[in-house]
Amino acid sequence: MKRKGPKYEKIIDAAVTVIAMHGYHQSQVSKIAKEAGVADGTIYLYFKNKEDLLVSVFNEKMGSFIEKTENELKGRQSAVEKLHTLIEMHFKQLEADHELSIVTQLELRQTNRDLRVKIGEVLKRYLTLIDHILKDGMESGTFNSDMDYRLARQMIFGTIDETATNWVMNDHRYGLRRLADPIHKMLINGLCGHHPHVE
Amino acid sequence: MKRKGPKYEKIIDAAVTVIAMHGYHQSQVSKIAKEAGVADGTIYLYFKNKEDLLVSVFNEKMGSFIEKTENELKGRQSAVEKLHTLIEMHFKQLEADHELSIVTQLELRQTNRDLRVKIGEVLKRYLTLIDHILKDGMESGTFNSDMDYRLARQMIFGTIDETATNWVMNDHRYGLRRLADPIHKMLINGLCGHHPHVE
Amino acid sequence: MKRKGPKYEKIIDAAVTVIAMHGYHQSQVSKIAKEAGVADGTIYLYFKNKEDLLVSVFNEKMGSFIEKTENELKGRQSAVEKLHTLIEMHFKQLEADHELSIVTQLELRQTNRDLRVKIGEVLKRYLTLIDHILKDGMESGTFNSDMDYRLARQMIFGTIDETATNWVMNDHRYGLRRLADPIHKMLINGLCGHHPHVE
Amino acid sequence: MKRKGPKYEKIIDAAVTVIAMHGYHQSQVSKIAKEAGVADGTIYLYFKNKEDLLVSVFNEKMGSFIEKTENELKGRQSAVEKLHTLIEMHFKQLEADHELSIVTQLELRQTNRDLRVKIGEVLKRYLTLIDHILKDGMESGTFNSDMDYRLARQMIFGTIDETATNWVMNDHRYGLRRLADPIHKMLINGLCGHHPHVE
DNA sequence: CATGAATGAGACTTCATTCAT
DNA sequence: GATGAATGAAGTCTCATTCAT
Repeated sequence: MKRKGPKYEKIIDAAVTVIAMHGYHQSQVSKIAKEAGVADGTIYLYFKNKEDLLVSVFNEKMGSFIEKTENELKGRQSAVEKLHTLIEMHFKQLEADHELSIVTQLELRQTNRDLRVKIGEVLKRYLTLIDHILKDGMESGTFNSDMDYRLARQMIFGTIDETATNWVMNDHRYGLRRLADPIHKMLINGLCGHHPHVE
Repeated sequence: MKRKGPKYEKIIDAAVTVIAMHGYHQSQVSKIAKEAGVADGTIYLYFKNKEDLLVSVFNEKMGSFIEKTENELKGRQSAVEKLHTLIEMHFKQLEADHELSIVTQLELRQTNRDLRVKIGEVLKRYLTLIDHILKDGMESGTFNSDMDYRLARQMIFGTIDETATNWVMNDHRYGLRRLADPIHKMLINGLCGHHPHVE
Repeated sequence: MKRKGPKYEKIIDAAVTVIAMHGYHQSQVSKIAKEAGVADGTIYLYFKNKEDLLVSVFNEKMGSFIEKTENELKGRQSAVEKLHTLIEMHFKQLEADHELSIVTQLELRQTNRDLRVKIGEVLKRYLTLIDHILKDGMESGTFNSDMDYRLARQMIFGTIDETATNWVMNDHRYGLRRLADPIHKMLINGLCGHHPHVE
Repeated sequence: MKRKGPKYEKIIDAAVTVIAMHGYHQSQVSKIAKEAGVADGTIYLYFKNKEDLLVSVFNEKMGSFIEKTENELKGRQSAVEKLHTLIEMHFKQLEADHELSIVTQLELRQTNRDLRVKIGEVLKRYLTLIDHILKDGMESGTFNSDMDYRLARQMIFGTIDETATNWVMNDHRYGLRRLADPIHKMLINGLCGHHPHVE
């Protein structure tokens, strides 16, 4: 089972393209192989089976996604800034790859329990990133210290994810990145907003 | 195509039970028929096809869900109170029917694009409910009036939905309803919270 | 899983015909279904899977094979007569169904270990039949009483089976049944033969 | 197509080992190549294709098998003695190589018609050996001269083969060679046995 | 109204063989 | 001579839907 090489990447990218174009349930291995310019059997030199390919797609793409976000976060000082960076990176990266956004927001969710569990494990790394920002902000006194950080994480992720999904379902008709500011402001100030912290 | 009668209800309930127990992809028409105590063919006297049955499940259950929420909202005055009621009703109703919560939060999401669009249409009624609360609060000055109400709605729904999904994925191990208060507070005040509006 | 009905028999017989005609490895389910005049899926209403079908073929055919032999043996007194009847019934029944003889002597042997084990279990009933004849003959003093009955059984079955296989591999070119007499004589008297017992 | 050289032998032996260990249907060319310590493609420098390799395995092993038997037979005078030697050599050689016994008695039989025909051709040399012993014995008057030598050969080979197969299927749990005597006696004297010829 | 036996399209995966290096 | 990455054909089984009873 080779896990590197130019064909490995080609197949991963072909999977994203095919899933985005035809939908999860219409993404046969043969279609992906054709798109990648390899024979059907070649897929199985690089991946154990179809599920392994799909998990790898999520792993590779989400891995780089998280890494870039982590790097960008290093340059930020305050928790408020960090949260802003996280949201902006999230939206920016999705906006930079429409195909990928369709795959992660819509198509890869229609999978069976097993696959979703494996995807969930990859996601944990991202949620931990959010947790760190939250604990940081709560310890420094910027964020309300009597919050349950898990609920706060669910609010942040739920909001970002729902916003991204809506954007994809509206066929990317508007800019996603420019929603980072207002979303950030709402998360910080809440619905009743308008107080000095971020203005 | 009969849309009423005791068997209609039996089939809808059987579908919820089977999907909750075996998962979406293991919920064959024949299994649902068996659970409902009818013949396979009988399903097709009440539903056009399997997709129609699944949409109907969501319709019937979500319809009652929304209705009860609407009724409860009538008794509330302020937007802040209304939001609290909405969250509480949401959590309370999910908590009252674990099977249904599995179906709506996990299983019914693994569907193809078409079905999800139809489910989305049913959901619109619920989202409109949120929109009304928001516009209400923004007009009365309680909520920040320069928010984009659509983003606010995405924050509210995204947060509630993510919280509910986490609760289901953690096997209903803790109380969901008691999260209504802290969630409500966070949505109102944001992460930096702690200011006079709701205390 | 229905195990009776006219289609059940049709499928079993179609399997014999197809395997005899095209060989074990060229006997696809679709080919058998076509020969039986049913849809591919119908096979799976009557059999768990392809292996189950093949085992059932052997079971059904061998079951009737053994039963007929058992019935015929009842009318015989001496062990020598019984052995003659067993051989004659064996050859007679194979000769009566050339297709079946190809299937049991040649094609059904090219199966994997699992299937062969299951076939072996069915065969045991037949081998037990031989054992009874042997013990009978040994107790009555007709057969050499210091033989190992298991070796004797292997000689009898090995000889009959090898003779039948040769006959099939020679395209049924000669009569099989008329070999029962000389085979019987050889088994009784051995190669050095020519002594009073059976003449 | 090289048919000699150290790799040729290595591949033959690797095939025996792999087939004995994993079974015929799990003996892929790549597995045999790995066991032999050569590349997949190298197999095709020494053998035309997989079938050719399998036939060669049988050829090489059976060739030496027959040769040794022939040599041993030279020292025997009477047909009775010769038959005893043949049986003893057969059992002795199988007992000396358990792997080979699994391959020839069980695994190599699960092959398609074509391959079995080719294996049959190799076997003919062995069957001819038996025929010679039989004709010898019949001409000299030791064996019953009105037997059909072909049937006698089928009895001898069928008995030996069935005995060997049973021994392998019972996981070589008992000694095979020590069955040569009783088997020989039974073949000579038959089931009714006990007369002066071999005692 | 209700039944349930029958249909048949469609896809993942394996593995013998090749050929550029 | 030797390698091993790449090829691509081919078959079992599931399950939504129908329709004769």
